[in-house]
Amino acid sequence: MIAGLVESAPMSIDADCLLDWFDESARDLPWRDADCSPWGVLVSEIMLQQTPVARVLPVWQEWLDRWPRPSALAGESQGEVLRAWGKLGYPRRALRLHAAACVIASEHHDRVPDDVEALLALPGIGAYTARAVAAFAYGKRAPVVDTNVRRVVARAVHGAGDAGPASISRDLADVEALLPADEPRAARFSAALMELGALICVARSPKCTGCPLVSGCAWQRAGRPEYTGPAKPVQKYGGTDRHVRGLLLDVLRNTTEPVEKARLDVVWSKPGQRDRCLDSLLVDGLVEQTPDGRFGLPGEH
DNA sequence: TACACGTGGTT
DNA sequence: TAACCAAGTGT
Repeated sequence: MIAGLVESAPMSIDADCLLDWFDESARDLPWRDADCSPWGVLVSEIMLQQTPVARVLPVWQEWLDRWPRPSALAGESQGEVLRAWGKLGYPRRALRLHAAACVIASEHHDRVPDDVEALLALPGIGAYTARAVAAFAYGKRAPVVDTNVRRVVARAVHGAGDAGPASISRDLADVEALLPADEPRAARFSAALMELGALICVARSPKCTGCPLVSGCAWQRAGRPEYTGPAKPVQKYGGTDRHVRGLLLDVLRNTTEPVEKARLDVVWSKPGQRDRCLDSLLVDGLVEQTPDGRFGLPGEH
């Protein structure tokens, strides 16, 4: 009997416990409704990238009312899409979603693809989102690995305090091994794993007393050790280019007509940084310059 | 692999 | 209050 081996052996996840918990504790989110379209699921997944549910909710509703199908969004101007994106953050997501809608409308008969390969080929859709759409919109069996899932698996299966740096291939294989064989059950299992990470197995102060997996949790078994991996990089914001780009874009979202550069210059006092940011926004296609030299959101003039 | 990319609520 | 955190993607 070698204690070290016993402790380090990865544990599994009790799917029955997890799914029972999900049945009674899952949040009632509109993109989980049985009658929500795959397009609705896709829009939610893009909006939810690095963005809290509470902030997504009203914008998602507005988008689905306004653009119920990919072709509807595809027919809209980029500027109007960026305006409707509002302050969700990372506005390049809005541009990519618009581009994805154009591809879906023109090459997929206005229907969101149901296989991971085709989804991955769409702009703004990566390893996580492709599998999330396949699983949640079409009930497919695919490893859906987001930050919540990585944290839950790190703790419950590997007994670590938290997940280390992401590694797509390793993480996918890791979660694939935990998935139930049955397809619809696997899809529901994926949603449940994410929900557990979002509600119970949270980053700070996990609520272990209410966790359906405590009795089989490797992290509990190991005595809840602290996270020992490499420190996560701290996200600065104040004074960064990201901050300045946000300020510039905010001016343009709130005007209908293109503005003189002077209107943009007032948002930031450092000319060098200000110009560099405006330039990068032009390169990213988030801002467009009119023939007469003014600046506005793209695709409207 | 590491870093840039918005925004705002929570601790 | 500063730091942390939130359903990632593209380069």
